[in-house]
Amino acid sequence: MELALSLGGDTQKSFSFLKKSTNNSSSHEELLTSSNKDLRFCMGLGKSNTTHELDENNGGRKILHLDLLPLSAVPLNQIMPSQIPFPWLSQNIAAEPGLTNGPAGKVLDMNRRPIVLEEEAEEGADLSSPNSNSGVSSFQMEFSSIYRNGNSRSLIGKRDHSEAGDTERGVSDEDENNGLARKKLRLTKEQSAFLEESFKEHNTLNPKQKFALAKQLKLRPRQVEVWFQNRRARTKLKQTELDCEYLKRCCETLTEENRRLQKELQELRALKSSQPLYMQLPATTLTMCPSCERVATTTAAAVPTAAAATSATATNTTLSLAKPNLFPFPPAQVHAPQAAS
DNA sequence: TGGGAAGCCCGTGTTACCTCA
DNA sequence: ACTGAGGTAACACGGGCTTCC
Repeated sequence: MELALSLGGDTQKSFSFLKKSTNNSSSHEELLTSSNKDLRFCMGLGKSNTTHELDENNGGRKILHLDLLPLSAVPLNQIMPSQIPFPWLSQNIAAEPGLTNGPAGKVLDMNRRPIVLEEEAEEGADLSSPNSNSGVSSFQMEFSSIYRNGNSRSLIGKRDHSEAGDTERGVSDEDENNGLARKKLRLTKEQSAFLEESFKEHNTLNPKQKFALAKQLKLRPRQVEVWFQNRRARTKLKQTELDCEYLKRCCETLTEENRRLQKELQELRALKSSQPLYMQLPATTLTMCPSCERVATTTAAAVPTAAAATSATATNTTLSLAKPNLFPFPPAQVHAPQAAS
């Protein structure tokens, strides 16, 4: 099992050996850094003398320890390059944990999960009531429920699916929340900004990153997960739109080029039929760059007959239209083709 | 060692809620 | 006050991958 340190102080040095996670499914033993360069929040798994014990004896699994380096302990201007203040980071904990003020002035409790609390109540766990301002974050609640079970991996998953409201896998929040319809919770600007920052650094999350972000933003891990899923979908949609626009422009360019070449071909044929054989020009390769509209002319070997000249021209037309490298590159990268040697 | 089961995550499509003009 | 459009959080479902037995 991978061991690591969770250190305060010089986190840059302490975690410099860490690498961004690339494998989500096997990342339980990886360490989280929200950024490779500026470690804003660090969570480690390893043998330390703090924290939560996930598992001791299930299937030979080793003990997992989580070390959380609270963001509130780090100066805000070191947390966000943009130095956006995040009130909940340091204030909410002391003031009103779990409560975030939405842009519309609503006070939204993004963090309360009746399912967890009900579970805790059922099992007599010593946790806060849903309405108290005890400072018990959902993160803690999540793990508190996880730690009770031996298999951390499966439990995390079950928790997620339960939160997803998947009727095949679990019971939704709403089902457990007095049957109320799902309430759409608007993320605050600060939360969205922070998620955006995280998304810029890595557009997928491993479980630790998800939990860490959730704790930072005082959201449920499921909310973070959903946000990233939706964000990826939005990115892809936007990229698709851009690609569509580009292909549209390519199509228009090619259509125009085709039109011009057809016209050119007609003119050459007319020229050929109207001129005596000895005046006919040698076959000429004309190629036009669709971006700069420049025509490159290359004179091929002299063609003795009109038929050969027509053939050569037609062939060239075909070649020009077929430009295989036109689509893969943006128009700015399309260069005038090399003249045939 | 191969195969099935279970769990997890992701992509995609959809729904429902919210905001705003 | 009402309404339709747009944005988006949340959900549903299926598939791929990994791990375990």
